[in-house]
Amino acid sequence: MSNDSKRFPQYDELDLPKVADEVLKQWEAEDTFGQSLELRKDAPPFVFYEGPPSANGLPGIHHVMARAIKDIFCRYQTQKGHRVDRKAGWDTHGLPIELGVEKELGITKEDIGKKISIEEYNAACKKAVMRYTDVWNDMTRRIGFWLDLEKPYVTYHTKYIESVWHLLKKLYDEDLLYKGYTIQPYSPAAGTGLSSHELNQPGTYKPVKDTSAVALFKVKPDHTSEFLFKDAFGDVFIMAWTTTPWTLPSNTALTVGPKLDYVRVKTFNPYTHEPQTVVLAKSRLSAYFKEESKDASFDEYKKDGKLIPWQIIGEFYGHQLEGVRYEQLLPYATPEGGDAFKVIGGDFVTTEDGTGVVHTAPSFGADDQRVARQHNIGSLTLVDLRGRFKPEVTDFAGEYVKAEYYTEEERAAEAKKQGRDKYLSVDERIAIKLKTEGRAFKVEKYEHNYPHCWRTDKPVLYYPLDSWFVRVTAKKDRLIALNKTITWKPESTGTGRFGNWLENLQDWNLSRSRYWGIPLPIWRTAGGDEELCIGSLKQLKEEIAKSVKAGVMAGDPYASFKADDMSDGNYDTVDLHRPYVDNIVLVSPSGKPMTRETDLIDVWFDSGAMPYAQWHYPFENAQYFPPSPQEKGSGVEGEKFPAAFIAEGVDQTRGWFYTLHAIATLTQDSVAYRTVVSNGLVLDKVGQKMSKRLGNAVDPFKTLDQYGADAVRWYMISNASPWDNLKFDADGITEVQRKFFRALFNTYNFFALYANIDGYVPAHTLSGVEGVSGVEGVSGTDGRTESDRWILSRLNSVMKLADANYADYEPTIAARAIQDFVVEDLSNWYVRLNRRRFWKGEMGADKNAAFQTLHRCLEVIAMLSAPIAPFFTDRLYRDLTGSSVHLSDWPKHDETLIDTELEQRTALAQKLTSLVLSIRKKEGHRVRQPLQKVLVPVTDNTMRTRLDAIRDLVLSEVNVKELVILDASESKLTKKIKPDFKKLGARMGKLMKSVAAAVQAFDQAQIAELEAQGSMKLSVEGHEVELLRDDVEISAEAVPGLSVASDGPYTVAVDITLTDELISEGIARELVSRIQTLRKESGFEVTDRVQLHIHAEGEQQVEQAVRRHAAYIVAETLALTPEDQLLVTGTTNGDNGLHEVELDERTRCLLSLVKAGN
RNA sequence: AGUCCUGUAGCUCAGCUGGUUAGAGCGCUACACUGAUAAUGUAGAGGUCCGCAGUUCAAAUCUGCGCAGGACUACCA
Repeated sequence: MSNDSKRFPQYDELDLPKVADEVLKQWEAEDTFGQSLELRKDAPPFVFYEGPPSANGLPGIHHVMARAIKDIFCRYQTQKGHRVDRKAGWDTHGLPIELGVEKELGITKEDIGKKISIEEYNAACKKAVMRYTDVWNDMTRRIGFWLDLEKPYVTYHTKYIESVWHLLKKLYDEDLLYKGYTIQPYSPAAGTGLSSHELNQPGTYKPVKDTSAVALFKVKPDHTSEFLFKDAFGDVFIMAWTTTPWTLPSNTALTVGPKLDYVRVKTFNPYTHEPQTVVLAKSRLSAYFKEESKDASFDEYKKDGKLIPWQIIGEFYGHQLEGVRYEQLLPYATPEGGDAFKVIGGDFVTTEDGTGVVHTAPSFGADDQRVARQHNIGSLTLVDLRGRFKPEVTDFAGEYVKAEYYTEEERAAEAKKQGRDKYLSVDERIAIKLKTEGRAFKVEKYEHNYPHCWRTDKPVLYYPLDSWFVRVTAKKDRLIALNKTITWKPESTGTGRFGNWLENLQDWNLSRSRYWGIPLPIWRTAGGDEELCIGSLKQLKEEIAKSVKAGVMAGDPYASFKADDMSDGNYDTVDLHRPYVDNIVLVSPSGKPMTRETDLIDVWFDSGAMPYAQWHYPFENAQYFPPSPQEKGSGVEGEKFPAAFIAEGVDQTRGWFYTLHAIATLTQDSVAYRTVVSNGLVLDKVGQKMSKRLGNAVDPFKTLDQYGADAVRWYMISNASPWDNLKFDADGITEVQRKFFRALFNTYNFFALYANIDGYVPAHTLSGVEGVSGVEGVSGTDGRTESDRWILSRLNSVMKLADANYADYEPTIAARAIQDFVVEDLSNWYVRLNRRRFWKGEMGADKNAAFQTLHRCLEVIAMLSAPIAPFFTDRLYRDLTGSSVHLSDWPKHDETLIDTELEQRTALAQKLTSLVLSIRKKEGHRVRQPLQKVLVPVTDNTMRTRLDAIRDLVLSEVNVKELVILDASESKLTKKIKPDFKKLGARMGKLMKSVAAAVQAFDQAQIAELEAQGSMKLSVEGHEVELLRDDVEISAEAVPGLSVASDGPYTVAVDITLTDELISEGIARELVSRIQTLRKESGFEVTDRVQLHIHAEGEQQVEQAVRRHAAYIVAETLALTPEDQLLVTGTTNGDNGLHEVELDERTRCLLSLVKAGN
């Protein structure tokens, strides 16, 4: 409830969700966001990029976190005087959208083009992808994230795609885009390649039992392999293990670890019992040979496969095997494109399992392909796209390589064909074949995890598929060098996870065989010898025109599009998605038709291209970018490039963070962002990842409804650094609400209450007054007390610290400093100590200084907290100053107002106060009972000076009459001595332990001597060492005869003797307290005057107290009763409003209290 | 499997370049306070600083090896 008649609105209760709601409406009504941009329109830009979310899914609580972090720094930079444009964006392409649409329409990929046309399918995608934009926009608004939602960039817009095409062509022209093939996970049953995303679906990896075989590859004797044949026993074989025997016909190489140790072993074949010599890694011996039959007699071998004798007859390094040739194991076909059947070296070879020799089939393994390419080894692909052996593999032609690809019935039919009861897989039959031919060493079932297609539930094959690649490896050095100029928060993500990723860079596989995405703008002739990459719509139209002219195409499907017309209307006439582009056939210079490569590009390229594509660069807005190539990367900034700051989840490290970096490096030779904050995950309260499945996901809207955006944001930011995982616990939000916001709210309400009563008018200007804003004529430091100067000093310290930490992307440190200041310094200390100044007496210099000081503190706190808690602080700031905090200039701290000495001595006052209060507690004297004397022993002059300064403060706070400083030399004191380990340790080194013991054993006389002389010689372990006064801390320990408390170096003693006079005063205070409570309970206003009478009921002490302190009681309680009429003895003479109150356990009296009619 | 992060009181977190009583808030218990009061103060209980080893006069802090949780990348003969 606000009261409009008052200058400063007062509120009954703190309702953060309501405040947020009202402020949001106000922002929308006033377009505060727009104003904040307008205000800074000529200011230097602070460039921020919004990572596009996919509106295909609903936002979760982690998005609140992510968006809050982005908002904080954008707001901070705006307050600091920058123009911060914030364009929203939507990631609209990609597999999750396709899958969602398929689920919705009840179709599968196979149905596309059959049951449903590609046009219809794409239209459905376009619709589906923006389904939740309203929900997203609503959340974005409600958490207070200021973002231009009106003109977002959308990755499916024609302009966006055109910019992407431009980038692709740029890469193409610089030979950074090429066609090759990679081994990719492929589902023969579904007939499609699988993304790693699909492979990482839960339940994809399943334990399966496969037939594994150790095959024997027969070494060919030549000069390279000569050393293997020395004293050979039978033929010489290299042992290699495989869990996929069906790949053995496609074997073209064997890979060994160049640095590993290998041995040659003389033994018998366990199946044919023929003599043989085998080669394997030394550390794998135990897996295949029994220790007990080592060096057993070869003559006595029983040919039963048990206890086969064996003997090591040679040892050598892997690199010695490189180049050794062997006979093809299963000679069904001849490899193409390179050498084959040779031993090569590869770093990836381990000796954890297998034989230390890797059977290498370049068509069916990513490692295999890579190592084969390095050594120019050809490949064999003897399996077709449906997962069946090709005809060349005569024994198994047409058979599925995995038994799982057959249905039950088919398997039974196959078994019949094989003439067996049970179907034997090709793996099993290849193993049998190897056994009979003497080419197997060990065949067994092996259980391991193998990926399955999430859709068909059948095992995946790794299969060579055509792909387009970005040759990022060509720019690896620049990628690494530029990364070193980026500020990563936290740093370890940049150097570690991201840095290592760059060090092990692979070319970027851009191809996706899908429907809903940006088409690759490359057209090729059937033979692939002529090729064209399109970089703009204009160029495309020109090529179409040529094609039409050559009679290849009938007409221009984009005829309505006018090149060079940049209007949205013009661009809306064109759709560059499939299938439209697929229908375009261009003509090559030699006159052959060229069709588009059917691939789409990786959606990561879409989002990585956003710095340019969001502005339709370079077709429009080229002025936003660094002006010339010479200036690129030379520190010259464009208006919109690169970003000063981006932030997303740490899971984007190899996603968006990488694609931005890669594209900027390759096309601009520049970083895309100067600072990146990678925020952690939001987990549930027990540290589990949130998921719908576990039902522990937190609904962001409910959370915002319940607590308000400010509390949620403050909780998230103050609780843990953005990059640490956050264990989200709603109790934590309640705590933030109670502590920080309520303290701030109460402090403001307190200020408003008295400021309104006294008609306080802040002399406020919008131009950002430094220091204290004051009333006309009462300027500057007039009337400022020690505690005013103290809180202003603390305030300026916090301003300095908060500014430095916001600037350094450390919002958590800033938030905690602000919160501590508000809760501890401002609310619990300053306001509590200075309450009287606000409500006692008329407006004067002292009172004005108090108002000024508190007003300034509140106003600055609103500004400092505004980036994190934008709603509540805006309300607070408007209440204080009449304008929006988001249009304010960041307050600059004033170094001259920071007085560390003052801060330290106030800390001392707080410490001493706490000690005295603890003595009161121990002795059972409540604070209202005045005590006579407190004694504080002092050991140095600094402390003495400080004590003098804070004397009054401490005395009034603990309600004691006098403070006595005890000199160190006073004999009553016993002292304690403690070595300063840091100082002494450095000098004493190994002697430290003994020196410390010696010092701690000092008696009072020795301590006194050290204090008097300033130094002392000690003899320790036969060494003479010098001990200086500064090497130790001396503190007073106890004052005999008084009640004492101490903490660290501080000690206080309190004289607890109660005199008659002290007791009287205590009672007077109790009375005042009771009367004040009564005033309040009676519903009187703070300023109401009263008629007061006290019936002591014969209590002598009470009567005496009232007589002695009548003036005090009258003044404190705003009573109009003449002092001598205050005490009413004996009877109750018909007074109305009589209240009995208890002063302590034994004493009670009656009070009558009536509002005075004035 | 690799890379990175985290591990301090029942809970959430501080503890800077190593320095001797390891802190705060919440929660719990007791007492007090009461013109800010769904606030506040004081006191108490509560710790193998994840474990082991090392460096050092001195390790929560530095090094190594593990363990647990998490993220990402890869998936293997």
